Amino acid sequence: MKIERIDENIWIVKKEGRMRVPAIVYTDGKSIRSPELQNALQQLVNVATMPGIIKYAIAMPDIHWGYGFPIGGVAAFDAEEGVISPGGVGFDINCGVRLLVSNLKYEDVEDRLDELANAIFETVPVGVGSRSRKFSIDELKKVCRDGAAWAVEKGYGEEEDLRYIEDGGKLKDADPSSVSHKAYERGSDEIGTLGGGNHFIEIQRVESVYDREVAERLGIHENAITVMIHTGSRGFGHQIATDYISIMRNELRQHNSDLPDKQLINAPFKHPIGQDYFHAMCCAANYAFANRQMITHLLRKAFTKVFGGSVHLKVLYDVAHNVAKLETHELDGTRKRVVVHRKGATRAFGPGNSALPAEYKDIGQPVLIPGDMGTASYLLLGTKRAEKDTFGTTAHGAGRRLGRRQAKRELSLVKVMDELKRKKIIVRSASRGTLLEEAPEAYKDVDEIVWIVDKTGISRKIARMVPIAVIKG
DNA sequence: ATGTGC
Repeated sequence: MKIERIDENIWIVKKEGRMRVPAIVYTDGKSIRSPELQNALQQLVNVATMPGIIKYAIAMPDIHWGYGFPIGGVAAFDAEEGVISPGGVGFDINCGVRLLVSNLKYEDVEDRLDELANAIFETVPVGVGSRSRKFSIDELKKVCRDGAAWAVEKGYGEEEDLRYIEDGGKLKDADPSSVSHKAYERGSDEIGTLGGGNHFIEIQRVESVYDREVAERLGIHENAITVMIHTGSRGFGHQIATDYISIMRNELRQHNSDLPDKQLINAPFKHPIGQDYFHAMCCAANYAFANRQMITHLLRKAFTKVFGGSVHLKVLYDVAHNVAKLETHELDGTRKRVVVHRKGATRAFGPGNSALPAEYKDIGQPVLIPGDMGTASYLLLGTKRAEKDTFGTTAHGAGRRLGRRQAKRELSLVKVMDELKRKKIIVRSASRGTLLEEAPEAYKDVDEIVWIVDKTGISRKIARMVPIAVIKG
């Protein structure tokens, strides 16, 4: 494959073979040649062959190998002529991040972090297979339709929280009738649970601020305490992805007969099966928004238990990084309806975008990029440049350096824990294996990822937060 | 990511 440099940190794979559009990669000169990247790049090229793809297939600097589509990938398909693909969204539909800002400073919490971590660990169900309470299928259908608003109505959090969620925490194209009974069964007792793997709750200290004026407006200043939630739609979204991959495989044989990779299975967006998947995917996205909303409420309870009634956790923003959205983008001077697949990629709309709440309209959309549990996470803002060049998208995280199995094989739990202890990071986890899989050594450097998205202008850095207590699945 | 496998 021929790769050419078109900017210091932007590369193009020119159209060749069955590619309908070129592929664009945002990364540095060292990473573009790394052997680990090559499989993911081939996946990106495969995506560029799919029907109705617009402009180019795009990879963010945190690109790595995934199911069919690479993680850290963006692909927009024509809403009339194009397709929708479960592999372009990922199994954890609306996996995403929420950032809460507290009115506490580091000095207020540093001596009570053990107590706080224990309170959270006792209040929020964590780990693979974790359960909350059982909800009926009728209730889950309301979750599908109303997303985070369902949770607020049930008493989990405040009406105001909804203003600061992507699309208000409610995707309007959700249709509960497109979701299988099996998905409802799996989802019935998992709303309000964290899950496992890379999902976490993190207490953070704001370590650096890059734009003081904007940060101030967002209630962010050095040494402020923030809380980050990273979770998704649990078994519910996973089952919906599984169901529709199987439906598309069985019922759209002809359409999918000539794929470069079977995992790119898809349906024409206009086809009833494509529409059903889209409507079900929106249900899972709403389930995930409700999940993060419920966890926010549980976190407020845990904080109040430790610090009393004067503590306040405000939702700064909540954004998805595994989702397909029907959006309007300007292409060659005309506005076009496209289905933007963001898989391990974060929406990053710029100032003036009508999707933003009034309070953020002049600064742009808050973007949340979590790193590994020993390094840092970032608050950034979306840009006009992103809207123009990447369908309003930026990176989503550090990206794995070691596979899960490799991490467990090569890393030592004692060393990982000692290193976290040395950095004064408190960790509570439901599983020892998870700690190895999620060790800082298993991830790429989030600082480098963020440096690239900031340098290329597809988002801009506002603050860097460091972990002080981590609750993992 | 996942009731961590077909």
